[in-house]
Amino acid sequence: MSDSALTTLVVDDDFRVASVHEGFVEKVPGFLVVGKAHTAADAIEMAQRLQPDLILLDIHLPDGDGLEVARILLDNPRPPMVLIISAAADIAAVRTAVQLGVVHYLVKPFGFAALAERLSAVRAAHAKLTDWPADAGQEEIDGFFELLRPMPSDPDMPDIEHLAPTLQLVYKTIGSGSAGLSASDIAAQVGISRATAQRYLTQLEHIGAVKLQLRYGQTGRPEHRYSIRRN
Amino acid sequence: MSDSALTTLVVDDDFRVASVHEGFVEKVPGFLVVGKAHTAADAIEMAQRLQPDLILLDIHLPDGDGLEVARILLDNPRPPMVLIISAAADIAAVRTAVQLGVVHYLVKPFGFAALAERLSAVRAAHAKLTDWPADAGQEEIDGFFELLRPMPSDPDMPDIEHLAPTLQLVYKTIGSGSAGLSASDIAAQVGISRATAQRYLTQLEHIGAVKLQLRYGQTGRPEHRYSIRRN
DNA sequence: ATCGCGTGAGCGAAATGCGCAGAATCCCCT
DNA sequence: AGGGGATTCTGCGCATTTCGCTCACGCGAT
Repeated sequence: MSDSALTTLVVDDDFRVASVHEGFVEKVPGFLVVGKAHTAADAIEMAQRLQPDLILLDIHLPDGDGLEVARILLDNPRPPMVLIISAAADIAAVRTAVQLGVVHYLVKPFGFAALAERLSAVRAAHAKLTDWPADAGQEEIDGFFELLRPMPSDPDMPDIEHLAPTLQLVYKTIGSGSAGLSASDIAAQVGISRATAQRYLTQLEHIGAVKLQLRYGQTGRPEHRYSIRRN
Repeated sequence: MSDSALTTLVVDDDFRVASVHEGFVEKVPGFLVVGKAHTAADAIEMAQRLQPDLILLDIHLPDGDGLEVARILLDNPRPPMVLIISAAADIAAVRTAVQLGVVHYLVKPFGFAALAERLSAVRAAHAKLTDWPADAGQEEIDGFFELLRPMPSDPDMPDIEHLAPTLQLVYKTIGSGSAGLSASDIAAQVGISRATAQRYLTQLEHIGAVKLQLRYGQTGRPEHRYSIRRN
């Protein structure tokens, strides 16, 4: 296994975040940060000049899409390894990232431990490639593949895809509103009766998908306000 | 490269969807459907008994999670290849699927062409493993990796040419109407019973060809309205 | 003759809205 | 401090409408 550290370029539009990530990477044995970029243009220029082994690449850059930067950098005879960092955990970005051949995909927020784990896996994968045996077989393939697979995250939201259509609709309507919504609010937006909305809101609250808050301060029974439960 | 067909097990909770997928697979050269399962328990039992090369596996099964089935089946000295079929394109499921080592991940709706493309890639990957060169290098790795990374499905209208005649007729009738149509509407226009129309509409909705909206505002069970799904 | 498949009829269940009783709060008066 | 009235909202029973499923039938293939 190579003794030299893996040179790393950190790319993030936010200076502070880039510094935090630099600090993280520096703490992992076997890695050396050789530069930081804050725009797509700088990222491409510095990657070509510094030829780092690994690039931590934020998707959202002020002058372009991080995935487009990845595409450009990975279209190369000897491309760097790219580890995507993103707040936007949408399927399209993940698909594109995987299709592009990124080694890992980290969704914010993450801590030092999460990054360290993946950097270790990246280092192991890099080492495996460097010392590939001549009689490689299925085990080597599997071992390599395993190192590069993204890690599963905790399922935040309940899986409501296969629940009743009206329940899905009510849930999505709550999600589209920032403030807590009442049964009457939901009913008006969805186009169903207040009683039906109430029925489903109670159900969602019982399964823990939404949280309930009461509106006090007026005469009459307090209004139930519902909002998406975020963990 | 082996001349024998890749034996395939189709797993889907919906009998009709399973039949549709069986029809698709049978039309791709080099594949042979050896069984269909509709529950997690059946899938595991049939996979162990039939030892198929490939399993088309729906995530949502009545008695368990398809990904858990994949986990069980892939934890095996000589596992089958697993191709996930899912309506729930959430990142957690994708991550888990990739981590488990599935060969492809198809998100509904997809048509025959999309499945055929991936089955061809699966066959190519299988062939590449069978004839792995002794002096394999980065190119071989990349080539293999590319074949097995989940690809985004084409957002095309599902290919219904290979479906049952009445199903095609129902689908085309929906397409000819701009507004959502109910089962009764479809039945009247096609000249079939409401129950039959309902049967095929449910099937089309399950395979992702049409989308369902409910008509609210009146007492009684809301009317299901179907329209062509356009992306 | 038998079997399998597609279809229609009919029935029980699901899902909605209506309307009302009662719950829950606030405020005022004693 | 406590009771009662007013107000507002929730929860639920019931009627209505539609869906989903089972069973029977017809037809074509064997």
